[in-house]
Amino acid sequence: MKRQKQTITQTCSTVELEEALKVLEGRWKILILFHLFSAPVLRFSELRRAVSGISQKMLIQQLRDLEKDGVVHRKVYPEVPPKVEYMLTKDGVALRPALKALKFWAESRKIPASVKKKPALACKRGSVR
Amino acid sequence: MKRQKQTITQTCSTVELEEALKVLEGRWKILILFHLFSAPVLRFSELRRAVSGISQKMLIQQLRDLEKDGVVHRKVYPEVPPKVEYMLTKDGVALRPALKALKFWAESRKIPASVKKKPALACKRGSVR
DNA sequence: CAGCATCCGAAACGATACTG
DNA sequence: CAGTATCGTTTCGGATGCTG
Repeated sequence: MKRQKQTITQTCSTVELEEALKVLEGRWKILILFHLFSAPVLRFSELRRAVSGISQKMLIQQLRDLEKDGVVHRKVYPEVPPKVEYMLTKDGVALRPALKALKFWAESRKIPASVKKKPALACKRGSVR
Repeated sequence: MKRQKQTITQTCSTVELEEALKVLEGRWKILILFHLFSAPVLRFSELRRAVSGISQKMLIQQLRDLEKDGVVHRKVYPEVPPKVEYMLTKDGVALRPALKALKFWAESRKIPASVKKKPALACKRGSVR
């Protein structure tokens, strides 16, 4: 997630945008954020289950990135066994409108013109409310 | 941008979201879209100049991806020298709210608590109106 | 002008094993 | 439970050269 080598020729505009976009970059980042929107806090293991398909390594890595970028807060409970909770920071919460719009778009393009009558029951959708 | 190998264990929800997110994935995709929002159509060379720092190869590649995913339309004029114009499809235009929200977030987090009085003049910002 | 082909280094990513 | 460390693979992305 570090891209600070070439690409020096940047115009004034869009640079800040690029910076921000880098925060969300990565296969799992946005997905993780979505789940963090669906609950006030989530433990590591809960996230692991929520973001199905992610490897443990990736989950940690992306969480650390998000933490470093001030989007997610990590709270460690000094217990045995360990307990770590993740939650959105203020900056992270500020992403809600964007993620909501993204989710809306995602859902809208899943219906390929033929409008279904029942939206496929038995499918807990949610996140970002 | 093809990720269809493992990760079979997907829950019903969030799959469609993942699909949609894949469309936007890639270092330049969103940036390209931003520029396509700022003008009705853009020629290849115009995009190349607009998205500063991108290599020709990447621009083509990402444009093809976006085209394949039905977000961008490619119009070829059978002339010599060649002329190709790119524009958003209906599906692409539908991304406007999401990108707007994203841009808003990007800008909001650039001001680190200390509110400036003049927003740095001589800096043409724009895209997504 | 718009683009394709190829080569190559750098990352992102995944699986596995080990730890306090 | 929540990590760290390591290794191997896959993908990404840039540079260069060529084409209609």
